[in-house]
Amino acid sequence: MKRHQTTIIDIARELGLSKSTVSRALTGHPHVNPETRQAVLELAEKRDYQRNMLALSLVTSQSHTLGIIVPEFISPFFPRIIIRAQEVAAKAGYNVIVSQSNESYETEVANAKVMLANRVDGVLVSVTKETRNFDHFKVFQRKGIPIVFFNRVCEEMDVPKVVVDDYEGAFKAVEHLIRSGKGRIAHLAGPNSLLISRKRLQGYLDALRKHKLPIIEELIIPYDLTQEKAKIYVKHLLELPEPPDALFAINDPTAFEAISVIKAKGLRIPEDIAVVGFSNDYASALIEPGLTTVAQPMQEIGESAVQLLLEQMERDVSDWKAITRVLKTELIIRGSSQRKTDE
Amino acid sequence: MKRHQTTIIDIARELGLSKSTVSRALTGHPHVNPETRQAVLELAEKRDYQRNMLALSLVTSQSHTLGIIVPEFISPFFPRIIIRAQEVAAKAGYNVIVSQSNESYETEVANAKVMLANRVDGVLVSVTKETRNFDHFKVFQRKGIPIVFFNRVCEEMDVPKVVVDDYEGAFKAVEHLIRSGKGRIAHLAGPNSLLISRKRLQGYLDALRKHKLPIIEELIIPYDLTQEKAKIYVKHLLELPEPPDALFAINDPTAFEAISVIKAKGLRIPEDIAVVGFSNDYASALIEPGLTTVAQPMQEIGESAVQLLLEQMERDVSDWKAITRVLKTELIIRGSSQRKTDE
DNA sequence: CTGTTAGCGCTTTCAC
DNA sequence: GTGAAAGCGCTAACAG
Repeated sequence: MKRHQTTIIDIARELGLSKSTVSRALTGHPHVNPETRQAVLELAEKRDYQRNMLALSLVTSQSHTLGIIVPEFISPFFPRIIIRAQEVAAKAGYNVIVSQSNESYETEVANAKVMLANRVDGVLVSVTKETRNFDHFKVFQRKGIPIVFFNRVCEEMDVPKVVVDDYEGAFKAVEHLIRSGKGRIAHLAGPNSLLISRKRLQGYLDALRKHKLPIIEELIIPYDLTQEKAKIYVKHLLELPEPPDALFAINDPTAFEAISVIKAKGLRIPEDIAVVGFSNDYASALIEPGLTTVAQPMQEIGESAVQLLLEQMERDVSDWKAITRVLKTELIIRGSSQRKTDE
Repeated sequence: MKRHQTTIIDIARELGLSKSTVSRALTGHPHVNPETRQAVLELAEKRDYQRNMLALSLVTSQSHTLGIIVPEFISPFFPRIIIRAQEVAAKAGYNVIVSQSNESYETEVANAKVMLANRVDGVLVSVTKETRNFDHFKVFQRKGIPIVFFNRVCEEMDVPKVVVDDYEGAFKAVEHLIRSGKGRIAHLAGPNSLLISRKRLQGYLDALRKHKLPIIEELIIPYDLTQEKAKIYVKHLLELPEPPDALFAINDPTAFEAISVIKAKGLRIPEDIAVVGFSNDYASALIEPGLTTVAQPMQEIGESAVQLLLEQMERDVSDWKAITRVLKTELIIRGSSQRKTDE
């Protein structure tokens, strides 16, 4: 239990130097005798010396650590973003500590506290579907720790954000369905608390309006993003007296559930009912039929988010900017919305 | 840039107390006047006080942080394990810092150093496919920091490990193919450096032997786990004068690639060629046909690994145990190996 | 070029 | 019940 790791003091003692000199030699300070430095470096290597970042952080009050808080980890969406974020952060000399809230507000609050307690230099956040109160994030602002939201953002905070054009993405998706000859298009929507849900819903509605299609209330179902509910609602839609001939799902996992329910019912996709998702998850190309979906640039999201965060960190608090970066989506058309022609 | 977070000194000053008393009040020390404690707690709350873990770690030389190093983050396999590991660790009061090596030895070494520098209390490791030298992990042992390997383990280190019965899993999978009437079974194997590759290969070979089937060298291809190579080798197999009638893939992503190549060639699965994977990734139920695969208990892997680590951490270095926990796999039979009967 | 001193925020004896 | 002092490992002036 009580272990001792090599410190600069150990090295100093062994070499008959002061710890300052050792510190200087180790950090590459200019005014150090080359021979002294050499000796220090060699002994450090030999003793597996690793600079204690905790002590360093304490004195510099910079932890060189960024926090990332995401709502979930199951779908490949957030992991993809995190990988890229981590890469960019590492290049800038920052470690990353990741925590997933499991879509729970309580957990999110706890995670935020952990980040605070560990003195992260900045945080990247995508909120849970339950989050309605943002006090736990406002603390960061008050303390002068930059925060950047991505994907699922907090509307009431005036801080940098990275989002995709959800409205346009949804619009394109629905318009594509309409052009494919579909007229009764259902929308399995996300919870109203999330801005992405509302934006995508808006895109859906406007696409219908533009093409003079009626907006049918019973075909629009906001839900809680759980697998079970997805199944139930899709079944419900299919059993309607006048079932939809297309479904625009809030995200790919929802679309996958839908496809499996539809297949189980023996209906043909896309002939009987077309399906479109959102995100272009890994599995959307694997599933049969391939899922037509609105691709999000996950790498770019991760990259932009870290960049905005780093920029913010360099600025003085008084000089913070609340840029919102909106990235483009791309409609990927696959078999779930278009009868196969080739292949 | 220079920000100041509330410290116990701030609170002490404001309340006219000493920092010791504030510390005691905050940490729930018994000998504190209830009123004093009350006052301290209230002010702490009001000032958004968060105990500085870095300072705490420095004095207790315990960071309350566990490190997890995984080779990749793309397939859902490791994320699933990490989620569970994080949950268990959190329950025991530990934070988790995760880093992915991107299958690069260099990155893995760098990540190990970061963990060391951040004074993690213990590490969970699954190595990259490139890792042949384990010095960067042996350092942990020397420093008295417990290390537990999972999935992709280091054979030459005598430390706790969590693995699944790869041999048996592979054996069952191949035997299933044989019983389905397949006789020319190919194996797209993993790199020889990984124990899991060798164990699964062994299971494959022994299943063939048991059923008196010939072992055909040209049907056994170890590869580097990249998508591109998977494609190339599957094509190669299919173009053999005598192509295989079944394929046992080292893991699910490989099987997915195989299925897509096979379909593109217009062959039927499983009639012309059956496919079996390993892990039971998320997408294996989605793909068409469903992928027969050897399910790994990912949750349990994460859970066991953290448990072994925590146990080790409680023990004195002299008392470390090198338990290897072997978890069971389960063969999940789907359409890729068995003609559909129902549905 | 190198040593001395102070201090980052916190816990922990040891006194009173 | 509370305060004073020491120390965790490190860096950063300030002297030499």
